[in-house]
Amino acid sequence: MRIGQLAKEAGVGVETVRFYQQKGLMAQPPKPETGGYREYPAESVHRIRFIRSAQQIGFSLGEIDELLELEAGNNTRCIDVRKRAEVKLEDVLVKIDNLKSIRKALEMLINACPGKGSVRKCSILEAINSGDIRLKPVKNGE
Amino acid sequence: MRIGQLAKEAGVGVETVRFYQQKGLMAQPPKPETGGYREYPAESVHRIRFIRSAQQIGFSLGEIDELLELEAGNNTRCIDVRKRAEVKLEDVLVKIDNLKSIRKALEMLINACPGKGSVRKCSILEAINSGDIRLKPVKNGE
DNA sequence: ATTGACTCCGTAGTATACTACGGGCTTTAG
DNA sequence: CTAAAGCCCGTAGTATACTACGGAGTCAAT
Repeated sequence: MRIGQLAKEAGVGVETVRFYQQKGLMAQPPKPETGGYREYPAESVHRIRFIRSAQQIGFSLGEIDELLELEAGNNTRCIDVRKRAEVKLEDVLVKIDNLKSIRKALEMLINACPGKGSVRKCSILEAINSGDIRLKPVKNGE
Repeated sequence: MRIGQLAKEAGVGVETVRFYQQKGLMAQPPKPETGGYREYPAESVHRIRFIRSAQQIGFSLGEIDELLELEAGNNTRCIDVRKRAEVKLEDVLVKIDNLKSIRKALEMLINACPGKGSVRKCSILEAINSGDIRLKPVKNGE
């Protein structure tokens, strides 16, 4: 697969793929010695899609890099990987909780709107101030 | 409460508060007619904290504005608010699903790392490629 | 009355994450 | 064979979200 096909399947532009390579989020395959174009493996599609999805749940490219680097290799000790994974997991759990709070608020809002007519009390801010929504801060690991 | 106190309690800088005001995410209280400093209500703290938390789960300031504007007022019809809330709810549900997938992957990773020694197969990318993680794209409403 | 801390406001600079552009090279369809 | 489409690579521009700065005004304590 060449870069154009990869970009198309991953739903991004060619320039974005190159940008992720520059940032070290994915490897650039070598140019064939015979000359010609770089060949990308099918896994690259999943990698890019992971990056996009992770961004949409509030991870920066730097953090996504950290997630993708969570691998125990020859020189990386397993306990270190585990420790870093546990830190990330904490972030994820808080994010899930906060999203659930927002889901709850939206559901309240939707239920308060019967379908016609107008409603007095239905805003997210109100839910916040009444204490129905309690969002926690995420201590973003680095 | 004055802007410095507000910023401190909300955990942001004074400049950030002003920035949010400029962007229309929160109102700037009027200057007292007698002159002096602007007075902020205690609710402003919650509003800012909501903004920060919503950002950390992947909402842009534009989307957060849309969330905060989900109010049925005199001229806004309830059914419209409800419709917009339903669109946002869809986004939130997908985000929750994707976070749960990442949580699962991290838990797998943590369990695969017993505490000492090294492990061969434990990376998020592997989970992605093996099909254990399936992230969905979020169709971000505007 | 003066000093220091805080406020006001506008403008400028920074970091992140793209997005576009230009010029040259490779491939492939006709 | 040639012409369009796609690749390569470097540099420049854009959008978002702050962050810093400068100069003037305000307030509270000494």
